[in-house]
Amino acid sequence: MYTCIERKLRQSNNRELGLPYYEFDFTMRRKMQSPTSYDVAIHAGVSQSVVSRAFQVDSPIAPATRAKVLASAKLLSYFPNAIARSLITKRSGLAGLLLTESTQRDAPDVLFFLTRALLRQGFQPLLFPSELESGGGQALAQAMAFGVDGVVSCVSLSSDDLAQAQLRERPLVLFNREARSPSACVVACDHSSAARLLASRLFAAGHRRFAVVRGPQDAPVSALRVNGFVQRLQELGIESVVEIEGDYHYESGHAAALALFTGAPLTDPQHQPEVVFCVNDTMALGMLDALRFALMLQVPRDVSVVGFDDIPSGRRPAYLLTTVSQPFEAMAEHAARILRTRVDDPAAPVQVELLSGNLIERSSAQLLGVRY
Amino acid sequence: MYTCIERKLRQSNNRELGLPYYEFDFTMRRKMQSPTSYDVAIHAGVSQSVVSRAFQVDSPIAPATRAKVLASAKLLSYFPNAIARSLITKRSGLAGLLLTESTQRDAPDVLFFLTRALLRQGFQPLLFPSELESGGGQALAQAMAFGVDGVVSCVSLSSDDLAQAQLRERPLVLFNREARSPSACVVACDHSSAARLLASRLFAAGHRRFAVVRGPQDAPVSALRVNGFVQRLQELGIESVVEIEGDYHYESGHAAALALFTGAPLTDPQHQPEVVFCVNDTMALGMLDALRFALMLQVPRDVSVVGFDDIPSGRRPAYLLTTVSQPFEAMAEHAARILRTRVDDPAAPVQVELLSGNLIERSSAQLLGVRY
DNA sequence: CCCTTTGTTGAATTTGAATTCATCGGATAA
DNA sequence: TTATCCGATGAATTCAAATTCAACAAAGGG
Repeated sequence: MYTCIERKLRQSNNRELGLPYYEFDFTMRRKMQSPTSYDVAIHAGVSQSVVSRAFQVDSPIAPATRAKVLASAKLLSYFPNAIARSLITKRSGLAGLLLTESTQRDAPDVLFFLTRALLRQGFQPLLFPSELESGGGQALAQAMAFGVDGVVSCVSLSSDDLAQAQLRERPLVLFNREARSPSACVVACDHSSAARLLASRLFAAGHRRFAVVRGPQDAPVSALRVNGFVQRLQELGIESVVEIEGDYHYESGHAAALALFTGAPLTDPQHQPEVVFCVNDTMALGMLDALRFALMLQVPRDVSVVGFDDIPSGRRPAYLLTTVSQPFEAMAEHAARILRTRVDDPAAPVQVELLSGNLIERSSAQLLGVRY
Repeated sequence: MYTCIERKLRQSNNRELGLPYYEFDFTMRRKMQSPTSYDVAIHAGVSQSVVSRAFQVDSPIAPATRAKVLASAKLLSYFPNAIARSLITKRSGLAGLLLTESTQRDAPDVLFFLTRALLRQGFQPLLFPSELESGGGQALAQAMAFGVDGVVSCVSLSSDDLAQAQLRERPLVLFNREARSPSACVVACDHSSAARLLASRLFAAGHRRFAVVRGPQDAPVSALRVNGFVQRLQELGIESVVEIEGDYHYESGHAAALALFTGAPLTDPQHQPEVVFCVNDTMALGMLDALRFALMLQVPRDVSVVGFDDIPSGRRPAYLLTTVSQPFEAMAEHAARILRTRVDDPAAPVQVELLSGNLIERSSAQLLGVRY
């Protein structure tokens, strides 16, 4: 019988010569294939186990041996195969990142900060974009098949999805989405509180007639923002707030402006809203442009406009939009840290973190008592 | 001796009971572990090979057997382990995507379209963001260690990086970067031609005094755009073009405006540039805001401004920037398609594709003979 | 000088799925 | 009826690295 190393060498050679593995042959191994730990072992004159140990911390290996192995490895430009490693260690170093089209397009910062944060926690981010908000279930199952160590999801997941995916010890952190399972951690912006604060400050600044441009009826984030805003106003004694449905895009903000300020109420300025709260900045910009360029109104003299998200364009002199910024960077860091904690210790407690948004006053609306 | 299946089962059980693998025991396998093909095999009463075959197309298996296996698999919610699979098939289904911070922040569309295109070609995108343009070498090596089938890089890679990474048959497609190796494919926007066209059209519209706000001296993309622009103007008889260095950010566009239009030349309108070409839109917006709000100039009456990239904010009524759009979507589709082709057939020819940019005339500058 | 302890080393085994190859069964042909 | 062929099946092997465990060496204690 051959030794372990001999056997391996024999196999390697024959594979390349197109011979069956059992045909004995010791021809020099070709350089085309990536070197394996066996190749390094032969070169360094040690066993494969030693090569494996040389690449790990805290493994029983003599410093001199390690140096010798590492030198051989460098010479052969060998690097441990992450796939083979994760097969046996059950750790891939991969983190699944579930995204929707809208996250990617409307809030690219989320992806930027999340990938950076995951990387810092030692995860390589594997992307699972789904075209729709609903396609998260399949993406989650896919991520599991790829052997990710955990998942951060910017996509809503139904309890069905979670059950299907067979998470089995692999932690899930939801980013700005509702938890539909007691085992899922959540990191989110406290949309509702931020919207309440916005309402309070606008009220304090003297405004009394409010309108809201919201997202589609079933969108949870839009609902949180709108409800927070409207409930606070009701507490302050404002009974009715005009609501218009938008689709988060610039054009629908533009259209909402025309809907609000054209027609019957226009004749009676007493019925025009003094403030329009758009549930995202993109619509707020459409609103601003329509008010200024189509309806020839002055902002904030005739109407005030507030948004939510603090997108970069809103910061430019042409807009100077008063808005709420979501602390995406901090949220991303939290999400990655939670994931790391739970990957290392699956028994760690499930965490839910709500981070508060920051009111940003610029010149499209005045907020009482806020200065940044 | 035991059969293969028995042996496997015995191992599974003992692993969970904390016994050494060789202690024979047939206790029911616990539900905590992910099911393997052996579990399905036992459930379906077939061998592991059959389970494997049931999950592949074009494998010799009786339709009835496949149905039986698939039913068992569904029942146990088994899904083939992608890691184990790729260990033996040498195909991971992963595509490495190398990115810089600036790609992610300034052109999020690139990432969006690339991930979508890769996904459509059957690759799961694995992200390797590097903080700096120079960190690509390590990222490439990392990607290789993760066993990606190929790489799309939005980061410049030196020939050293390529040599280090030991690509060995794994194709590389450069996105908007120069090829420093004959084996790398390239998909890029034809910056130079687009800039030449821009120069021609501005000249034809009657402009004669030009200024350029470029990027850092060693930035290749900036150089392509500036050189194309300036060379074309020289061909048309314009000898001198003022150049100012920027850093691609909004603020540096703003600063460039002040530098160009304040001081000596201001007293003599004959020396003020009639057109400013900013090598990216972000600086062009800074330029526009400075001209309008700080210098109180009218655009395009007093000065024309053109940019490059066609970022969304430039499209808004507040800016209406005349610019060049890079066909990122098409570029991404090409890149992914080339990658797929070369992964399937490593002998496929190396491709270099230059896609032309589109001139977009809006109101910040007039271009003769262009209407969109 | 022998026995124990400690620290290294290597052969064998493991991970989960794909693949190879031999075999078995049923069907067709002679 | 027997020989042949074909598709379907399973046992064993493979992928590359980690891990287990036995063996061994050197060092220390009695």
